[in-house]
Amino acid sequence: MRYRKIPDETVRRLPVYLRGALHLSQGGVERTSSRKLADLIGVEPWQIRKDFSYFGDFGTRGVGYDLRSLISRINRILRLNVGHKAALVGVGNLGSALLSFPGFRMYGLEIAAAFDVDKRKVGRRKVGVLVEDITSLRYLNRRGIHLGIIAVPENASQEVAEALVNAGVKGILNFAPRYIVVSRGVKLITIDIAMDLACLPYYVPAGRAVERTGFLTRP
Amino acid sequence: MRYRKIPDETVRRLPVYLRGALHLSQGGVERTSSRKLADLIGVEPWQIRKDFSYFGDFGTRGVGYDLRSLISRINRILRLNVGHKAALVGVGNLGSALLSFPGFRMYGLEIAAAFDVDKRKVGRRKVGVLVEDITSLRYLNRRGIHLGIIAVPENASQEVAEALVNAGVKGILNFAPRYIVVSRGVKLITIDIAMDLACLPYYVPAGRAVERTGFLTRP
DNA sequence: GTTTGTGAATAGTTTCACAGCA
DNA sequence: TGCTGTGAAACTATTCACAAAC
Repeated sequence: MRYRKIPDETVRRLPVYLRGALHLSQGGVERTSSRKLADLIGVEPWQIRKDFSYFGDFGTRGVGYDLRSLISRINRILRLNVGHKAALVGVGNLGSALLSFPGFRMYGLEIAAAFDVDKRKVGRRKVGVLVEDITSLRYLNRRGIHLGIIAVPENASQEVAEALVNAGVKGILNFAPRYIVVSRGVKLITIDIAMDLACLPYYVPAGRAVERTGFLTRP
Repeated sequence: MRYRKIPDETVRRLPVYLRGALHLSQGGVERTSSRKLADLIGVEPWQIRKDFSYFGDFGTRGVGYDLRSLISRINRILRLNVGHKAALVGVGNLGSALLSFPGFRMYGLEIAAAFDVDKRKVGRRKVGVLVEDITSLRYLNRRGIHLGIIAVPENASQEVAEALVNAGVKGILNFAPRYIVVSRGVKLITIDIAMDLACLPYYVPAGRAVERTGFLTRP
């Protein structure tokens, strides 16, 4: 089933598969099956097989998946086989947390530049990265930077997005809780932390009723 | 179209509609239409009307939506009409950023307790919240806390999730990049920051070739 | 005229069941 | 036998088009 439109949901799951595969591989395992990988990451085996099938044959029937080739394959699909540099805009609380966030490295991602409007921050280093003045946010692609991360207050986010696009950025991860318009050809993904937390009460049984099986130790 | 299963995607969008409505309302506007709200938040008008239709009649034909009643309606659906307190576990870089994150308040959400294993942090205040020892994470529901936020390293995340559930938490927002098992009746939402960033290069045209609309043909 | 609310049509995603290969 | 790869079926979500209400 090659050469069909790849579902977005499939693309979203690939990094999860990759992390699972890396985890197994670092534990010394050389081969896995859709069942084992699925149990590890919390999906169903046929989901994994179906997702892989959009890109061709990944494994060997009766045997499973060779982890080295699986990892290399997913890395290539996601274009993570070459490292990527990102520019962070906004070195406040969230931005600083992102600078020291350990999770990017496994995907070959690195925050290689940081920008802020606050003159007191500019010129200093944060987690080894020099904080530059936001007005010098230009020509990022000449510096090999194609990704941007927006961690500024929402009222500045559209402006920052435009500056990033003008500087040559082609993909943006946005943490500002606001609708942002970018030109076609630029991919924007928004993470809205408060929105996700705001969904939780909907799913939570009301009041003090209904406790259920599980880890609960009743007082 | 009342009384049908509400799509998860609809629930996910409600906080976005709520934010848009609050934004307009705070700007002094009293009434809006699906078109205006849609333009503000970046969706299509029929999406909004369809989503609302799962919960009954929200507006007046030919007129639009009264913002006060719209806000109150969505707040009630999401159970945000009463405030919710959350317990934060892990007061590292990310946890500290969440403590000073301004976006929760508009949804009536508040981080009311914070826990960490690090003895040097315990007893101190961060953004007005006392950091408690993680071993005292108990009986949160007696303190009126029903939500938990996990901001600890991934290897501790499952353990922390179980502690939160044992303490009576019914909804968890998890930032640890790992599959976590919780008992039925507990809602878990995971935000995987690195995973989202890792998706971006896939959508970014490769190398220095081909700008413009062209999403490349698959290799 | 305007704008909502919604069945019906379309599109997208997940799940199944099993053929095909080691 | 064991496990993958994949059409087909089932399910879920989005988009359309228009009647109904103001």
